[in-house]
Amino acid sequence: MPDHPASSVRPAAQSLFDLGMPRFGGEDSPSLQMAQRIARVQIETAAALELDYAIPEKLERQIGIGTRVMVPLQHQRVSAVVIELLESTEYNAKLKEIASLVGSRPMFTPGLLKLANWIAEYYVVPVNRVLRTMLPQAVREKPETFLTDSHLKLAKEPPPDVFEKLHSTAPMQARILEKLRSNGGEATLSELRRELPRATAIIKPLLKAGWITRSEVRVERDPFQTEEFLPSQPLTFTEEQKIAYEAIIAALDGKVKGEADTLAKTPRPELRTHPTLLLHGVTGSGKTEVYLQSIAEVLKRGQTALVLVPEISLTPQTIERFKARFSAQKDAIAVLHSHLSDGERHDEWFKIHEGRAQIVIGARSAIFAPLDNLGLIIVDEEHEPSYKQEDAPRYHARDVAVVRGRIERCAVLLGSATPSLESFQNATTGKYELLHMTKRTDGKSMPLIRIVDMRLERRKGTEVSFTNTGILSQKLRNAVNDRLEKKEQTILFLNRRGFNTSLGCVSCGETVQCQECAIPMTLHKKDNRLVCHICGARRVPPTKCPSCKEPGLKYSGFGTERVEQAVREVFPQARMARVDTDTMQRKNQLRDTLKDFRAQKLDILIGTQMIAKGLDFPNVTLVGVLNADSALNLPDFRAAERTFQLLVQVAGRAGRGEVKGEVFVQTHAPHSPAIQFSRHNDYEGYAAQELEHRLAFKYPPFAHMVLISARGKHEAQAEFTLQTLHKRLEQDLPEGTIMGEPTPAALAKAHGQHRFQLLLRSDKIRALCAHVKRVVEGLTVPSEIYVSWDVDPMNVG
DNA sequence: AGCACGCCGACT
DNA sequence: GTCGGCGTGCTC
Repeated sequence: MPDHPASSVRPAAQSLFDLGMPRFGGEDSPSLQMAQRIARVQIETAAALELDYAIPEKLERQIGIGTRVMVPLQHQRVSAVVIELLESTEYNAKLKEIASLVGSRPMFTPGLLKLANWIAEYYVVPVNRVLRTMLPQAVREKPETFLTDSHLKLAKEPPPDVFEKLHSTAPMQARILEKLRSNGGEATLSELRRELPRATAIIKPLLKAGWITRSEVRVERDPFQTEEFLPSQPLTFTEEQKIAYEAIIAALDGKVKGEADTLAKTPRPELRTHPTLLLHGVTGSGKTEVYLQSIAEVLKRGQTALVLVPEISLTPQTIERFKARFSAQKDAIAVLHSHLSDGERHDEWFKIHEGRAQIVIGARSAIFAPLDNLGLIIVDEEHEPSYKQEDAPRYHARDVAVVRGRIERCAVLLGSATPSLESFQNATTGKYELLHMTKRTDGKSMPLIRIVDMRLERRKGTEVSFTNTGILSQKLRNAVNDRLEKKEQTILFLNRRGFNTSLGCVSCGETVQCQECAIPMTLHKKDNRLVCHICGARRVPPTKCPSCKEPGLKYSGFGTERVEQAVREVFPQARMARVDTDTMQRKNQLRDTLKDFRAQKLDILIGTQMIAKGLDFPNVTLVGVLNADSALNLPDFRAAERTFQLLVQVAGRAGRGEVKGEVFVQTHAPHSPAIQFSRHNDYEGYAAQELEHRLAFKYPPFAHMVLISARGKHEAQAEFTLQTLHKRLEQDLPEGTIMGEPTPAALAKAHGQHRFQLLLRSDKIRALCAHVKRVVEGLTVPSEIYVSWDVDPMNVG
């Protein structure tokens, strides 16, 4: 999707410039300075500054491109990254010297520096901001601070008489010696301290007497320390898997298998060296096995592999599959995601940096893993919106992956059951190579999908539990009942927490909104509070309308909490659990609940997004989607695409075992394309009709977007700021750009700030971004107003 | 005139 | 990010 990396970047240092130039303040002659090696650095602190520094002789050998250094800057000392080594500089005064190194080796590879420049230009952010993002905080701030332990060794066997004497005079010392002896002559200090808390003091005389020796060893903080991974063997491929695998292997060599003809037509011949592949594989078609065997081949060639997975999928099960396959090699896999502690992340990062890890699995930011010699980058579930970072630099990890692949000259594999239309379009036009896996590996057919028209259901208003009808249709109730009788399991999915989703006034029609945010508050019945799902504000439900002071407030809309009550009323005998952020507060609670469900200690699982992705329960034969429209009604041009993806994903949860699955989709819009195409699991059909819309309205993938936002406490000031920006953008607007008007954002107020936005579209994104950059750089914004811009935004609502 | 404050630009 | 220079405008 993104264009090419910036055909980079800064003007080359002019080598002849300072020949014979007088320097002021310089005792050093020009020729002496010429002989000195000079480093051009990028200052890491807020200012995006490139400056030249002299390399002191004692650091000469250790400084290269990508090294982090401390440099004097005015009266401060700040961190910087070496981006270039020079013989001479155009700077006219005496250069200051680099003060010291940060870390013992370059922390940025040349490829990562190129990538940083590309991101800075494409997403319109200062490059130092990007460099900051590329390193985990603990690596940036405290590099190479490892935990250590003392390794103790028996130096020589104490003769029996010495031993006897110790026993009577210093029994604790004797115990330590015995412990060491029984332990093969060695132990770590922390092991000893588990038995003898005062071991640190007790070993001192033993060291002094020379009975034992001590050496400091690094202790890695391993997030999987306690886990055991049983080695797994490669599975036999189906025909489809084999074809996909062979195409990937060809791509490792920079070749294209199969659809070579379409690729030959690409206007970008450099793509041929290492293609980007899009693997469209239905749920259960065995994408992971293809990944695993492709990675095995990459390792065999002495190269490394990088796997991106959405944060939510980075479950122990996912990681276990990789760890199990490559368990033969210690440290082969490094894992990077947000649930690690700072220390664990630091140590995993250094495992990569020191070249011990050949495979990295991680969420979005793992795309910056400092792997050398990359052979393959995999982006699983490439359509997932969580690959987009929502604060600066607002990069899309999938797009960054494609660019990194180009920079590192390695193959990139994007995988999904429901590819983003951007990637699909790139595949159909031949920019990417398209691979298909249409069948499940278990040979099972896709679950039956039944659409329930809730408009009819509401009209019927069946006698049984009338109030629950709008939540659980008669058809779905019958299906659940059937599963309870057969001892099979059910998942009920609903993308909303809470009991009722709004409280409205019968007289004036207003809903009770959060004071700080422009959204209705949700009732959480457990503690009888209205809760704002944006800012978390809580209040006691009012009895009179806050707007017109009339009584007669009425709740409407339902969330998971309400569904749980409905299910308990209708199926009092069923064992059930609700999974959402409200019920899963305790650590490991999610894991334990899913474990119980898998062990069939529960019949029904009610939940939000948390249960929609990647989980595999063989005994689940029924999935109910209670409100398929909730995502469909969002004011975003991708609303339908999201709904389609969600329905296909959720449907994939049903019938993974022996019995064929069944899915009920409750909707008020049964004829909408997203629902109809998902019913037949018809991705191509859906994509074709959606692409037609996108083309007609010039939306992605037929144009790029830039979304500019202004927010602030004062509504008029925020709006005015954006209007000013709008006027400035109008001047010299690049040709072919479509610019909208400043409008209130879909979420018009959040956290007490009013929000306005302005949408720009163009098929020439580079020109548009350059224009945006020029305008925002020349703009002074009131300090209470925050202006931001988002290239290729994912949320345009 | 003297001083406080805020903005702008430089930093090697 | 931080500092210093400079212009503005307020106060004495």
